[in-house]
Amino acid sequence: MIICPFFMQLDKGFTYQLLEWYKKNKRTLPWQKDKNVYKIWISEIILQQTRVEQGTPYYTRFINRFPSLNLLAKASLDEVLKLWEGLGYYSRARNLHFTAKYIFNELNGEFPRDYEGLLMLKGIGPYSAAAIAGFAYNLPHPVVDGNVVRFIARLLGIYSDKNASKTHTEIRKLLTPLIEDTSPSAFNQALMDYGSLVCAPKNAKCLECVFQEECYAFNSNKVYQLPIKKNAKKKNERYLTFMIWRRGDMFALEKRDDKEIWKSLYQFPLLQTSREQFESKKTLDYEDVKIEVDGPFVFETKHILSHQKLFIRIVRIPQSIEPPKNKSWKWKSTEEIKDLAFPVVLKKYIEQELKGNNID
DNA sequence: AACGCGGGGCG
DNA sequence: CGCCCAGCGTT
Repeated sequence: MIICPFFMQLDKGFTYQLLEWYKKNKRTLPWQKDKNVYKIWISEIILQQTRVEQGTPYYTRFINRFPSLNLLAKASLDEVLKLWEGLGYYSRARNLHFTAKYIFNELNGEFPRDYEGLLMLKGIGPYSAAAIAGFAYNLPHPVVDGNVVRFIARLLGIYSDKNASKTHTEIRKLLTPLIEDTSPSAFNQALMDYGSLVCAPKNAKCLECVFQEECYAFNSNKVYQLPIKKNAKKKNERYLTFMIWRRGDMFALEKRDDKEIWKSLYQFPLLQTSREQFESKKTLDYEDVKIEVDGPFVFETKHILSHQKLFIRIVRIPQSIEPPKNKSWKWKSTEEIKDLAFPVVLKKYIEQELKGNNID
């Protein structure tokens, strides 16, 4: 790790100023109200790569439906995913459900009591293990998330790739002596809040920053050059046509089960094509059926993921054409559909169409 | 170590 | 439009 001139020493002075700031600027979030390890776990998983504002309503609904590990362990995966619908990174929901069952069945319903034990659970990595150990048990493990990396990288002038695990390890080493000397939960919370509220990605509040005098980035006018990020890969473009087969109240649906986006969510039978085929708009060549498209498409949109650009089209299939035999779709009623989780782009379509009751 | 995985909100 | 967000599992 390359650390440029030390404007700042991470010492007791740093901890003192950070905690003084925190006393005055503390915000209380729903999962901080009690030291319940189950609730803290749920909140930490929901907040992985997710803004507090986006995650909070999901947390409230989730705890309302599953107030205890016991209840979550007994739920179906489909119900857990339905609660997760729209939040993204659905493997978090699958791992959450898996780990709830694991703790319930194999650990007598008791969470591991230390950092190493937490780290072994599926869905819990170095960040979450440190956060849970700190907030639930007051154990001294520094959290290193995106906010902390940005804050510390700017403060000290760290030029390592902000996403590299090595960078996270080094920052964790720098912070460990400090957290061992104070209240772990306050220290961790203060660290993240400072990175999130003051040392923000854009519009950093340098003028109110209590570390301004010692900050490497501020003093060398490099606040928005740090932290360093490796160039992102170009997004792949994909062309997806979803097909609506309807028989009365029933729709043909399939469950995504490959290692792919939206794994375990539901969708209408999907045809993926080249751009050329997508743009020709004539014949859909889908498994053992060929469909001549005449009229306009029901729905067309572009859907941007962090790593793919999806061109999406939804088309109604005439009654005279049967769904393909060699695919694992099933008929589902509108009642059943209400309890299933869909990718946001399909969820929006379904809500719009079922509300107007004008599917077909 | 590199890569894939969602969706929303911001400038 | 590009960037970032209370990261993690897999390869």
